[in-house]
Amino acid sequence: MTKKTPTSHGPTIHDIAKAAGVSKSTVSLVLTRSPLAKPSTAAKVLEVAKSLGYVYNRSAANLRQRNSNVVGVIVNDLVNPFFVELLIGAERVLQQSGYITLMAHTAESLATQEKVLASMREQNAAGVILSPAFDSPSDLPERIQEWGLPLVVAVRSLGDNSRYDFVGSDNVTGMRLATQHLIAQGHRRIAFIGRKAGSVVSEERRSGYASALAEGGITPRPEWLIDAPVSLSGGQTALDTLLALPDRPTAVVCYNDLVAMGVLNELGRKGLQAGRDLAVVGFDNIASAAHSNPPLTTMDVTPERQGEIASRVLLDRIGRPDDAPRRHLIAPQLIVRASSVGVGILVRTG
Amino acid sequence: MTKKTPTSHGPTIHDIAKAAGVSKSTVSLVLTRSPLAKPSTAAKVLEVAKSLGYVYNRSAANLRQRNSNVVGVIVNDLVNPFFVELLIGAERVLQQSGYITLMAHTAESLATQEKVLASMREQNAAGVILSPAFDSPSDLPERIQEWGLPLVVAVRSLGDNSRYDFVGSDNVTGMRLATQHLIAQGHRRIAFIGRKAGSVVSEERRSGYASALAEGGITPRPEWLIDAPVSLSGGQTALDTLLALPDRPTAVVCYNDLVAMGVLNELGRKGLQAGRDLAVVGFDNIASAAHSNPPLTTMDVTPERQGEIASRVLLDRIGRPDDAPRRHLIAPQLIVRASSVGVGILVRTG
DNA sequence: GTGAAAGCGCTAACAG
DNA sequence: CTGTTAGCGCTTTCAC
Repeated sequence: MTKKTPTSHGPTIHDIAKAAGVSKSTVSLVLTRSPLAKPSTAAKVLEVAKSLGYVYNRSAANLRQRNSNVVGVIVNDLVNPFFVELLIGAERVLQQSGYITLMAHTAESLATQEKVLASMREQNAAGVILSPAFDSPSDLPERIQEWGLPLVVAVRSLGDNSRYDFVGSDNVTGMRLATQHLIAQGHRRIAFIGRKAGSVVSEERRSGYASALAEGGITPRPEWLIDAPVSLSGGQTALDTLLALPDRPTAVVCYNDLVAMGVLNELGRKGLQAGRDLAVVGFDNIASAAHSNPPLTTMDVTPERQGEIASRVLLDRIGRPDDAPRRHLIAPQLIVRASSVGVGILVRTG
Repeated sequence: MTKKTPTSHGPTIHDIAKAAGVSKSTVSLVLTRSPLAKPSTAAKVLEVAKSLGYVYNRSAANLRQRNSNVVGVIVNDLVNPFFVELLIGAERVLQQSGYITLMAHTAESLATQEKVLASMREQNAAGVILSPAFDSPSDLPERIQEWGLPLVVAVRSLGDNSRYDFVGSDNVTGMRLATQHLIAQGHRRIAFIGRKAGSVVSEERRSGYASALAEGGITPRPEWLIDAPVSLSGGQTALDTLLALPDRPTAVVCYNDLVAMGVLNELGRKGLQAGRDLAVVGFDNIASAAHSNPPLTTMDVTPERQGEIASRVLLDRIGRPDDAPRRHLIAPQLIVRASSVGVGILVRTG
């Protein structure tokens, strides 16, 4: 294995200074691209640095400057492509801005969430984007802010949401539009599959569903609310419940695309067809929603863009810590695909 | 916004030492859980630290110790769940071992790959797990090793693969088994959908396919090799090509599950049924393969476990830099689901 | 523009 | 077991 002898520690600015015949400070100025350095010396220093195989030591710089160029991105569920897309968007912007991403996955565990937050604090992260785990305490954002750690909360809001930066979807409106779409197609018996309790997002989406029914003059029946884990298999089993209902619903809105795709798959397995036998609508517009069978009607909330926005908001917050908190709600757009309209009436395959 | 005055920098071990009536070094020993500290003093120091709201400064420690507790995980394609699962596995193990994950996504761009590698080097990462972007130079592993940066290459091997640690799948054997499964089902016209050129992994999988055909006494026809991007939509369009073939194949092995699921979806859209009209086999066994419609027969290569193994190998490498390089090839397991067997003959829904 | 000197917060010898 | 001392590699006044 070719490898430098581990005892030889690379050159430092001190070595460069000697070799280039200038002082340490000058080298530092050049390296940080300060305008205080004369172009000619800068060129020389850079050349010497390169020839010596110099590697900038960011830990030392960070220690001295009392800051760092890493930002934490903490997500609660990487199994859901929504969060992966958000992560991709966030990471891209951060990378372009010269930051590097400390990624952590809590898998909805509060304990790991605490651990990774503490870790990012010790690491002296420049800031954190947090998509909180289920049942996160409502004072979590304030606690993090008290640490002096710039914070953007994403996806799920927590407690008094006027006191921290937030980026998420307008879930109420989104689910109202989704439900209205089904009503407009003539459906009167519309079920909702999602988590019954717990998450704010669930509450919001269910309330959007409820208000659309009300506006459409439809009296909701309690059995239309089908409780299920928000996953592929959750959607699959929920469909059985739905199909067994007396006065079977003709349409269903799902908490998210994952659930909806579970429903789609299970329909297929039963020889039924989404669109014809049951209208199905999802939420999120994850990439694979356009490629399901049939393609899934859903509410587009541009997950990747949410990640980008979260990063931008965080960078602003880092730059101006005392600005008023901002709230960035994505307005969901209805994307009609075949899963919610009669076969052959396919409106858009996006 | 509640927030500490930004000018007040938290307490240091010096403050703790004063408050606890001991020396800085003692505090340091306690904080690093050294056995050299007397339990009674340790308890006291810890208590003082807590009451002062002390936060350990890892950058300072890292600088002094010339090491760090971050390890880089660089993946080339987060859109493919395979890599997400690998990332999840890697991150979990690293987190448990007290490391924190610097995540980077290259999206197959060599330029960003270079940038993030340089960044991790400046960051003084303890090590790196790299799933290389397409067309990475074959001397990349050596270059990284020359930096003195512990490295594990994952998924795609590069150049002389006996000179660095590698974790990946036995693609040749895997694809041979997949193809043999189809032959055993009585198929004689079996297509392969995948990338024609470029990646090592493609080559390996195609060669496994070819040798299974040979062993089965089947003369391969060139038109059975269908070139396609390895994505859902790649699979979708490839199916059209396949169906248009004279003497249409009765079965197809796909480069990976993503491609296979594209095929499945497109079949459904055409009113055809996987298993009955065309036997379909994937590769990877991503989580959603069990939930597709119909469930997908595939070769399980335990992506999450590959991530875990990669982390373990890296931790070993960090601990013993001069051990001989290790090569960890996962033996793919055939998982038979409905997509490859006549309807009703479903063997296992796993 | 450039140099000298003083730390950032921590750890690692080495004495005691 | 605990204290003293000397840096890790960099940035940043402040003189010149």
